[in-house]
Amino acid sequence: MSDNIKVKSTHWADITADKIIRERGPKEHFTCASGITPSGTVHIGNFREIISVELVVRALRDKGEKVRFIYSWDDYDVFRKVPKNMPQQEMLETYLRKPIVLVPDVLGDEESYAAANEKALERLLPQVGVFPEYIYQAKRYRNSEYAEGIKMALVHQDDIRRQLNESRTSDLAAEWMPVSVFCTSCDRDTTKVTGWDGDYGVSFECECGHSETVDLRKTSAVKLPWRIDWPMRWKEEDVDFEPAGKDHHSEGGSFDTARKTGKEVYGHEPPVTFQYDFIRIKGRGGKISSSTGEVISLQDVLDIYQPEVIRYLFAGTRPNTEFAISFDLDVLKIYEDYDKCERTYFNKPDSPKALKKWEKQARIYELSQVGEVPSEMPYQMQIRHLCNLLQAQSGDIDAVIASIDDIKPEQVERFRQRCECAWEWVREFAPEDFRFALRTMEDGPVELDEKNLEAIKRLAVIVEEDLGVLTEKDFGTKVYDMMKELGLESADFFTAVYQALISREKGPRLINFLHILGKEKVLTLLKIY
RNA sequence: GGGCCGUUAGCUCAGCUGGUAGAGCAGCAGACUCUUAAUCUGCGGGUCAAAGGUUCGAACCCUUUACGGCUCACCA
Repeated sequence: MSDNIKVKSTHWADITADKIIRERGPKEHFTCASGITPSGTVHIGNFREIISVELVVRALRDKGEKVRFIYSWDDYDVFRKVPKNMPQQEMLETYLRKPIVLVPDVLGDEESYAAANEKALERLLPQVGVFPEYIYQAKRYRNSEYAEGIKMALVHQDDIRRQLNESRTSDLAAEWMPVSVFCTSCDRDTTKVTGWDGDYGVSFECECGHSETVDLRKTSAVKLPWRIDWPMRWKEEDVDFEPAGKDHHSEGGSFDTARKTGKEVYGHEPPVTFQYDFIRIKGRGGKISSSTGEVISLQDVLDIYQPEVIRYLFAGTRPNTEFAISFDLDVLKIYEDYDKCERTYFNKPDSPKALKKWEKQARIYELSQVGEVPSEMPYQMQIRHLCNLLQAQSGDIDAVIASIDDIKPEQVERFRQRCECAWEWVREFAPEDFRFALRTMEDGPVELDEKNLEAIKRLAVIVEEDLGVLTEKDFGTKVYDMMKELGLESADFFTAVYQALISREKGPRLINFLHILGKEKVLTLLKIY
């Protein structure tokens, strides 16, 4: 955080942090929570919650507060549907109604299906600067760590039934109990609770024929349904802040009933919260839902966006606003926006009016950084130019970096990351017009009419003598003069050159393009004429 | 049916704790012997959905209305 303490930040993360301190403080430390059910590949929509909490955590810490950032893996939830993007569908189906922690991993050799989805995300989060403390709910439940919380729900079952009924169309049955049971024989939740002894004993019978009375302090079978589980854990961890998607935030939605249950049953004031909106995907097939079809994961986004730029997208957009993560040409614009924000940060204005704008941008920039804010501005190169450079070098990133003479050693790592993203984007998502590949010697010469053939030959001479010697502008003039001398139309001539170099009718702006390629590469291809 | 969000330039949006309406793109004009969604310079462009209220002052706060979207009332 910069030293402008006198100015109050208007960034949403700072405003939320202020609210948390105001409503929950002062405290020795604040607890900020996030979490999901790893019932399939964790997608970029789920990531919005994690990163939103992280940004608030950072804002709190910047204000000097101590923060515990917990991430709950709800891996004791039921395996309800087989996601379409998973292999071995039939085998997975045999595990329906069991807790996902018992479903085998079909993608690798992790301990379970749940663990596979969990690890896939946990491995990536450090790259984007997110370091929560993970809590595995299956472990908690199976160790009977929530015995008291579950008992509390049973003791207050009439209150809970009333709370839930307030927002239900049809009332819960009189014999309904606020617990669900995984059968100790078949592991499925196809059970019915048949009794409670007023203490720790819960009886159930299962569709498989098994029936039993278990002790909450010893069993791994009993868990709380979501709407009760949530407030129980607020109490357990003393949660001060937890956002949720809009599906939870309607009246009668789970936050609404959890708020009542938390207050009346568990004696915990509901945490500060906000609603975050969904994110869309643009320029790429696939839905965002984890239960249907193709899924866009954090890894997919990291493939084309640098970590800072991903954080920038989320930090720069208010959480309750829907926005799209683009894979199409917008990618270029996003990078340009980020670079502009970066230049702004390192170029603080003097006038008070400009300063106000600067502060907003600067705060977004700070929050976008994975670690510390760089002390010096990172090396910038227009993303379009970089895409051309990469293609000219056929994706050889080392060659691209070597060709830049004004980059400092400490700037290389970040720039290399950008190269990797840009190259991935060019190959996978750039429009056809944008892409090119140099011809090789093996391709041989292309057919040209007499005039163009002559022009190519003379271009080779000019390149030999002057490329890299004259300025780009003077070099260009010389090329154009030659073209005019031969009485060639520019469109015609350009086409011939592009044909000779990249087998296409069009390409990057020619003069600049020749400079990017360099004398050696150009001559190799022109000298065969 | 309830709740939440939105409605600002031709388009996409920013403007957020009330203080003279902004950006990008598109458009128009000019420049670059030039070609990617070319680039650079300049210009025009808005009753801030509507009506009322609070205020010295409202795009912003309050009330009502219209239109659009999402969501809950199964499960998580």
